[in-house]
Amino acid sequence: MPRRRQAVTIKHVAADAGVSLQTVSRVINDAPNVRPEMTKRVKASIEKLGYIPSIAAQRMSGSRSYLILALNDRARTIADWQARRGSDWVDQMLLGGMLKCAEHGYRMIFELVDTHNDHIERELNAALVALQPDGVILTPPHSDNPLITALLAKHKIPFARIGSLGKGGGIPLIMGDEEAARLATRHLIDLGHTRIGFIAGAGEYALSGWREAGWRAEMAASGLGCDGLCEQGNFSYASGLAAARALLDRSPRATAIIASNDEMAMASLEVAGTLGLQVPRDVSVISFDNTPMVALGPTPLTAIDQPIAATVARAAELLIAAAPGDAAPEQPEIIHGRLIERSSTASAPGSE
Amino acid sequence: MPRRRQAVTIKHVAADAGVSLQTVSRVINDAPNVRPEMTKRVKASIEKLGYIPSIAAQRMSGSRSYLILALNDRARTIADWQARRGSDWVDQMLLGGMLKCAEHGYRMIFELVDTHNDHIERELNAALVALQPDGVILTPPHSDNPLITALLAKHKIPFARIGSLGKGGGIPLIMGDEEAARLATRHLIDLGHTRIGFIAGAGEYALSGWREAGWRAEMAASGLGCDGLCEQGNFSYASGLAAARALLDRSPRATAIIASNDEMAMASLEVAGTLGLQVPRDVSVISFDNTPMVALGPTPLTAIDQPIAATVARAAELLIAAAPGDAAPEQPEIIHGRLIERSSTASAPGSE
DNA sequence: CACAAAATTGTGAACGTTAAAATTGCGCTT
DNA sequence: AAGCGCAATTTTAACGTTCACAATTTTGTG
Repeated sequence: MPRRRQAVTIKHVAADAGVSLQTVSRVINDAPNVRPEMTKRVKASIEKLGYIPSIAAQRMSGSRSYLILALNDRARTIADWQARRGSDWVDQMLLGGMLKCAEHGYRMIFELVDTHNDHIERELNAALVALQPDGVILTPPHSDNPLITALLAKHKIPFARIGSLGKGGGIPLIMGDEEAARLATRHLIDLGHTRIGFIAGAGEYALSGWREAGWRAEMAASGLGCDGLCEQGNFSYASGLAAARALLDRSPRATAIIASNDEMAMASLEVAGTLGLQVPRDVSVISFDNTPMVALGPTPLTAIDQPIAATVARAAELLIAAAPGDAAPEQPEIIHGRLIERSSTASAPGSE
Repeated sequence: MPRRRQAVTIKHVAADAGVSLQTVSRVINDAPNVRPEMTKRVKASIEKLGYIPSIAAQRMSGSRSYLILALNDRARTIADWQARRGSDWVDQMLLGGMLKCAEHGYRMIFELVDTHNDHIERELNAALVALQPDGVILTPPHSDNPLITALLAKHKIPFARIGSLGKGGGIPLIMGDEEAARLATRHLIDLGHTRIGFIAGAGEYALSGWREAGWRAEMAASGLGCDGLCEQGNFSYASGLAAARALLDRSPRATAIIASNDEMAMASLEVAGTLGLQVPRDVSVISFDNTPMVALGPTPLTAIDQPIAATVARAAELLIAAAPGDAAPEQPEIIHGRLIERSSTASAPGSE
């Protein structure tokens, strides 16, 4: 196999501009102590020749690889896909991260890593050594995996942990679940609702607790009780059916439901239909996550956006700015979700 | 910024095994002329030290970068995402491509490229020079973009063109749309349907034509007529409503509908509902693409799968095997989609 | 104006790997 | 037993960039 050469290298630029390689390198890297005139001349040559540095060579020689590695759980991605769950988690990660990386001349590499087998350490280690990324973005459930964080710490590679609180090193970022739940609750209270039901998510996910806590806090802040208004679900459609039925069959029944994810919200819609209740005239529904499914169908759902793209973008930004030795922040940075109003919420029946 | 060193290099392995660097390199690359005993010894050292080659160094020195670049249209990805269209195109590409690449020790890098501005050539060129991928996977609408194919040819990088016929260089792969349409039509005919309506897709997409041709061919093969059974749509929900209404308002009305994509199929479901027709008792519906939305809701749709994952996987496989100078195949390889039966199809009313 | 300090530019080595060329060792023929 | 051919292995030279440091030029100061 013949050796493959690069068409235009730093050498050509240096020759064209009549300077040394190092000076060109300085210009490329915005290093200090280069006269403006020289900078201009070199940049002109770069432009003229269409020079683009080889990231392989940059990595070989220097300290940076200009790569950010984003990890996602393979098992979950495959499960979502096969179950046709309609999550746009991956799309959002890609868009948010890539555009931000591109802004800074970096590239984001997306990798699916298995959580559920012993190969995890081996696999990730292979990726780290082979690619030598300048930063790694972790998403749940990897964010809290001590094997992974320890490995990254060992390699001294800065990393961001999305959806996870402080401890564990790296830069923590969370998507303000509690606050978002308060936002949803507040919205319903402002519409005159007082019996606002809540369908909780599976207990093994930290965000289930955060969302429920937000609902309770806002209810309490308005002097409203939560008794008999909280049903346990597990994020599945079936669990949503049971929970919604419990909330709507009761007397007096809830006039609004906040579901901890979109599937359970869709299930609530179906239950309302079978009970002869109209949404939003008789019952309002708000869901969490705002995956694509919620906007389809005859009653598009009002939902709390999960700002994945924004969070990944912010993570990339922080990693690009971070130096390998930097100390991790104590407090997680909160990325705020928005309430997106569609057709499933209206004033409480009887109010106004 | 300090120079970052690799923990275990080929040097350490060579020392440990008591051979030269080059011999280790040969073992890594499965090169010929290495004694089995030597291979075994070197492999043991690699295992023992946990050595993993740096792809940056491999690219620097050798001819391969072990990277496959997959391009997707940024505009479309963003549009799909913002419109919450629920396409899992990206997930499928990632899964199909990455797993296959991983099998061969390659890595897939996913890149979003803009079609709609002048930067396209510049952007892609930057990616090609910076990353030096061993192969590129193009998806529509890039597959037929002469700017892109010319650039790839100039760089002598093998590429695969998905969803596109022969001309244009590179390896063409298509997802048997015509054949899939015949499959769907045949399925309905086997269920006793004779008045099978078809909702065509937007004319500017080649696959719209292929799908319609498949329906017409299979109808003709069974001696069934198509008159008054084909309505023009444009892939939007609204166009689906109009087309379905035309097919179902007519007398005698169609007893089955094949829609050229999922959105128009969902619209057909809604039209059936408003006309008081039950699916599948009174009308059967089959859709194309099998995006996540079709499995949700009270009537999960029977659909033709678009085998994106399989196609991308196959493309990756072919590119990894291809040498930079290889001639492009004349005929596109066809990846077959499957018919996935759900609840929207049943025997024709009155039959059996 | 001489001299130190600072700013700017250049030089050589190194990064980790593979291609290409050179060397060694072995079996086989004559 | 000398010589040939081939397989196996080693040696040398890149690949394109940045780092560390040396050399040079400019600026500032008494």
